[in-house]
Amino acid sequence: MKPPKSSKNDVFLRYKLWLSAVSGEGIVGEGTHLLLRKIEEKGSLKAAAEFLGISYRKAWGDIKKSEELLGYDLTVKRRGGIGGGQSDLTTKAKNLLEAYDALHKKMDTAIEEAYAEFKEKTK
Amino acid sequence: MKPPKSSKNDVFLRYKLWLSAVSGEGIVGEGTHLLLRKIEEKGSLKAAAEFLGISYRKAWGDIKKSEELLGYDLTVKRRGGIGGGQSDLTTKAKNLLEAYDALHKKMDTAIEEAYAEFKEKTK
DNA sequence: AGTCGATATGTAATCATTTTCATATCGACT
DNA sequence: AGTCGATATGAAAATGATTACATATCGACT
Repeated sequence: MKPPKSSKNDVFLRYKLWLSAVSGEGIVGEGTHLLLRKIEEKGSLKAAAEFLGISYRKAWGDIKKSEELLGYDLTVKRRGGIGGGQSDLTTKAKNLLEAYDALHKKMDTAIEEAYAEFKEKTK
Repeated sequence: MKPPKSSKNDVFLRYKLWLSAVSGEGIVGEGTHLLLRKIEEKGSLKAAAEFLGISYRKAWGDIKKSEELLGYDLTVKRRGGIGGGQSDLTTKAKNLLEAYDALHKKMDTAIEEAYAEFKEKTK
């Protein structure tokens, strides 16, 4: 195989965390998490999607899928009226985000703790 | 029919762990991990790919990509000869798997610890 | 020297995901 | 009543990932 590209080969650990149904189909992951945070900040799904650089269509579909998976609404949607409409987070969504963040922090700690050991073993 | 202890809306946490280069997407994840384990067991990439239900082409490409990312070989490949050829793990690959497993165990524990709390917060 | 079966690798075809496009609805405000 | 901008949603187009196919190489063993 090719010779190593020196420092380019410095790898690190990454992980993904998401909610999944028994069916195996997961959806509420990092993407949705970010999306929800942006909706919270901007008050609009459209603005959130734009900010994150994904299509409105996908953002909308992701939220819908997540809500179907969870069985409860994540956003309060309003159309028409001032500004054309808006989306806000439900209390449940806020709780979900809070729990998600806490878990992420735990995972980060676990990763950090294991990282040195990992590099030692694989160097 | 049985009383569903878990409704269709009962979700649970899942995670993925992988190695990534600074450049971008990583490759040595669960799939490659399983693939390497199977190569170790079967002594052949072809047999491993078949067992896992993925194409030989993809399996081969995954290993190659991983090796390029890491900068060292994961398998010792031989073609021709008895049986047509074989693939075996390098010592570094074995170390990598061992480290990966250990880390996975840590992550599992972290998840487990956080799960009850998570469900409480999101119920 | 020829067979066999696995590795090696390019390319076309297929399948999955995401974006684009298109069109409808809603409601506060002119 | 008509405008505006965001939500709602289907369908086509584009992108990306994976498989299928095709062909070459290698080397122990007949």
